[in-house]
Amino acid sequence: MTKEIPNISESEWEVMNVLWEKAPQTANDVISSLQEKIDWKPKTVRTLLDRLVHKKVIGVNKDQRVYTFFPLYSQDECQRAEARSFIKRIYGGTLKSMLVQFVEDDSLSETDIKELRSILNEKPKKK
Amino acid sequence: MTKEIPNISESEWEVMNVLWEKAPQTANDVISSLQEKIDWKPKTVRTLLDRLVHKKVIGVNKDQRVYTFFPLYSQDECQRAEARSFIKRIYGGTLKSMLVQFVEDDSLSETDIKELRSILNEKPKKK
DNA sequence: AATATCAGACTACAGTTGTAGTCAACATTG
DNA sequence: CAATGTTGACTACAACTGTAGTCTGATATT
Repeated sequence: MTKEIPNISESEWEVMNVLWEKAPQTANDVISSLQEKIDWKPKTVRTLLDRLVHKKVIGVNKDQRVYTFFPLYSQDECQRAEARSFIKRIYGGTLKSMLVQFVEDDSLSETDIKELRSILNEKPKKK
Repeated sequence: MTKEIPNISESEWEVMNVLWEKAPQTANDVISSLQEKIDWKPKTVRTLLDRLVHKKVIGVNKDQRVYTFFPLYSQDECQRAEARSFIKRIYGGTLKSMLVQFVEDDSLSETDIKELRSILNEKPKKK
């Protein structure tokens, strides 16, 4: 049964992304990773971690003195959930209309298009 | 110069979608359209319209006694803006990784894939 | 042991969002 | 014209977000 994935806010996604790269990690690990790309105070990251725990999106291991955090959902399932709702809201539900837009636009180079094409071709037989 | 498009919240998108279908429209027009798909009180829609005006995402014509509202940005530019930030946040920036996920998944039928393929093929020479 | 340090717990605080409600002015109707 | 209804203006209010800060007890340091 597909459990409801709680909403993950924009900032929280940044945190999740580092936890998906490697887990478990201590708050400090996460803080360091983020410091390279975002200008947040350590306490800010801490708050985000706490909130994610509270929302049950990540778990905490309190065995050690310094806690470690780890995701409770795979990146894949979270991405799918977000993508579904995003496409529904913004493009009326079909990935197609989104792709059309990208193709019509110049946002895709010839190379991109070639890549996409080959991805589509690799689609293996149905399960 | 590409002006910054203000953030449009989830509920606000619903309103925008009806305004993009047809504009200008009075608050009542919008309320009627929405009532078919969403269970909101009229006042709720009103608030969303007001907020969108305040955010300068839509404009108001006050010539008549009953105001009419109209978008200040095209659906296309708003979609692009959302898509860009979405893909960046969720998929690390590339449409490709998103498409890969959809293809690997069973979320795309054979037919969908065919359609997407032909969309990619139709890509005409550059502007 | 006294002290400086650090992690975790709790608190802060304004802006955004979802979801309306109240009030006042003008219009419509009997 | 008086009662009523319709519109727009303003208000409400809690949850969620972004972005931290303080307090407290356990640790590491001298």
